[in-house]
Amino acid sequence: MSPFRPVDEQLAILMRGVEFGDTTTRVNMAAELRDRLTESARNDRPLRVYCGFDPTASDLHLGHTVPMRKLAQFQELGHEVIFLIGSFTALIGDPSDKTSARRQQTEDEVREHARTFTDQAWKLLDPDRTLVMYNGDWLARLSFKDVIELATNFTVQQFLVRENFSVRFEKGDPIWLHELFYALMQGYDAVATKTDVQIGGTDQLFNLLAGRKLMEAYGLRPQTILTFPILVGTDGVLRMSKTTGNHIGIDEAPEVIFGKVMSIPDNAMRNYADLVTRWSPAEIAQRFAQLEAGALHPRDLKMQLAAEIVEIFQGAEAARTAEEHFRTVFQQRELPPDMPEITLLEPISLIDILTNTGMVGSKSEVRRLIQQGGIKLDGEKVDDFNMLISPDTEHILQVGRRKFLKLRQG
RNA sequence: GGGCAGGUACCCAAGUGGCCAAAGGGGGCUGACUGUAAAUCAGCUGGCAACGCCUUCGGAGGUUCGAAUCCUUCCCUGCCCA
Repeated sequence: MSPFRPVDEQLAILMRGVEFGDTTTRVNMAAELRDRLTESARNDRPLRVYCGFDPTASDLHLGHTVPMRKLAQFQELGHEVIFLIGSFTALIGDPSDKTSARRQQTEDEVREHARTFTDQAWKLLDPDRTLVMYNGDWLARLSFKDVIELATNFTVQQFLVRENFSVRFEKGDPIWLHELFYALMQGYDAVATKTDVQIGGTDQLFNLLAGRKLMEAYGLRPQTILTFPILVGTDGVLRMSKTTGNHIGIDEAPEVIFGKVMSIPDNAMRNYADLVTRWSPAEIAQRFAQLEAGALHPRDLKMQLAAEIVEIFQGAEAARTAEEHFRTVFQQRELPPDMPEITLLEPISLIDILTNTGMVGSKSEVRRLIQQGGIKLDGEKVDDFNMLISPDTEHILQVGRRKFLKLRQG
């Protein structure tokens, strides 16, 4: 008796959310996956599935969680999951999602990032059933001769037709030779891990296909690939990434995650609902139908989204307090239940408090904020740039709408 | 290696001797409004002991009363040629 659930059931779960540029690829990949699942069940052998993550930033964000949750599904179905840290690929940087070259990282940075990556990964993956690998383990050992052999499988034209490269080519922007190696490296990962299935965003299609090609060249059965839509960042347009500054980290404070989700444009809600919630396709369809019909307020749907996302990563209690915080501070414009505080021992100027605590970047900026009515002391707009604050009683200082500081008497 | 075009603030991009802390756009911030930190509209967006002063236009020198703008040299990018 196979330990696996029926193939059709697995296939339905695993293919959910998969998106390719064309339907033929989808049909082919679904057929391949079915074959592999069938063999897996017959031979009682779990599939080997992997997804690579380049530790280019120190924290995992919602964008990373899209393929990770697919990995988790494979895991729940009894398959073997590899969480691949791109310790070596991160040194170069993936040009796939970039319209310009990426800054290269130092090995130290990469090592540090890799550590926090794995720590955070266990919010979604079962650590006991996950293999963590580092592609530096095999990529760093390749000789120049090996690299050349890998390169003989590709032509320059194949790279130049890729949109991100062709755009740069047209514009006369530099395309560095080493950037072209990225696809070879990721492709070689598939060879080294002898993987059955590789997961990635739709922007990874080229790299994933490179893996198939190289596996064939090395006499291996080419991996089946599954690609998923890209999650946009808080700006609602660009792919989520820490570099762009539009990311929502899964380890950020619940109120921060909640607030960031509330700040996405209305038209990005569907993207988030599809990719990061646990809602079923039917549920999602229903909610958006209600939205369309005017029965559900966009703000309320967004709040449901925000609560759901906080809950996934930090639990129901955190979701509840985050929502409470949002209602109080942003909807009712009242003070948050808790805020950072400092103790005053002697009279000190407002400017010094704001700049010393880092709430405002410079004194000029404080001046501007005051001119624009953006600073309040105990609810009153401040208009005196040279105001002194005495530690006579407790004060509440507010910068803009979202930054608060409690000043206690010493 | 040779010729040509370039390197401007967080990003893109104007400016080619004083009116330049440097147009315009993006982003960011603040305010108004609202349906939320959406959308829309308006203002702000180098620093400071602040009607003035200091730092900034790839780096270093130089010319000039005065340079992002001119000269020298170095570094970097693209195109064409070899």
